[in-house]
Amino acid sequence: MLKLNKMTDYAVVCLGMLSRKPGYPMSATELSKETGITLYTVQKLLKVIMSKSDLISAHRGVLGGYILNRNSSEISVVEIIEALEGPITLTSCVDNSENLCESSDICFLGGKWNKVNNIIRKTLNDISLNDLLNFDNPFASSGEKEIVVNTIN
Amino acid sequence: MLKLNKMTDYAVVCLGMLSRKPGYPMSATELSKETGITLYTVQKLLKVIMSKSDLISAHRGVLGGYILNRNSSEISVVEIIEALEGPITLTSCVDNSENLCESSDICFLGGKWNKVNNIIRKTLNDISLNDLLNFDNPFASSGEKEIVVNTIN
DNA sequence: TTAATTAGTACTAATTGTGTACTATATATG
DNA sequence: CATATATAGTACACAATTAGTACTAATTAA
Repeated sequence: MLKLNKMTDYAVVCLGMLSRKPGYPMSATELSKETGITLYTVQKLLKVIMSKSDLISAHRGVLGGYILNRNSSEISVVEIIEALEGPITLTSCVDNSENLCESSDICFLGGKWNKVNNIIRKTLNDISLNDLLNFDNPFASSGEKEIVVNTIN
Repeated sequence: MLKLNKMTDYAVVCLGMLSRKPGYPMSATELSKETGITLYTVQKLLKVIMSKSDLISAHRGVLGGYILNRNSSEISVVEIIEALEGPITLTSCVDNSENLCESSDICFLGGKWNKVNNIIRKTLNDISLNDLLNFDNPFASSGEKEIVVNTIN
């Protein structure tokens, strides 16, 4: 199914919450209370984000927590998705896929999913966390935000 | 994971094969031999496509088989995907999703995944089966094929 | 020293995906 | 009309992935 993990969805919510207090750490406990996501889940996803990306910084101990490293408008949705789910590979016939297409000798598609994959990735890359937080707010970004649509050829 | 089912991949291969003989039925057995996909799998996916879309017609009995109802350039990748996987819903917070977002009362995203979902769907909708079959062939479609890129706002 | 906090790891249950199998029904052809 | 060839419908077992929970270790501000 063309579907994101719940974890990814939760991550966007948590990172969005972090973006409200730039520079100030929020603990997993705080994030859990603010978002309604269970503490275990928040802890887990923040640990994953820490180990798979440079989106956040962690500070241990009392008054510790996590800080968003960049402005939400500088963070692409793809970065969040790939931190939690690994590289986007629509099918196993895609370049960065680990399991190579086992029937490449007979299949006449010849890696054409690759192009589709790139288009999807590019499309998502053009969407920032900030976009996601402010989609309906016309005053959010400076003027009309336009996502460049990517061509097949 | 943002990934298509193998079935969907197989379906594209089979439908692509059917598009080579417009108007002439190909049986599941033939398709299996031509594509290398196991017979059981071919049978299954064609049955699913039959019941979930109007992409193909079936003819029973000797000399029977399946026929592609439309030209490959008139078939969108989305139709194939949704025939095999159901509607595209990136997260459970998306309109056509069956399981409503259970934390909509606390989540501040307020259905913003919807927009992303629409953009992805639109992008895929602009790609035809024919595009997928001929991505690298400049003589395939009439002139340069351009996919209109979809804006966020 | 203590309480708060992240890091690392591990496990179970639920969900989804994949492949296979069987029986019923339809049909062209000799 | 008998037969071989096809699709239709359904069901199931196994594998892979996801989701949720839990525990222990290491770090740090006060």
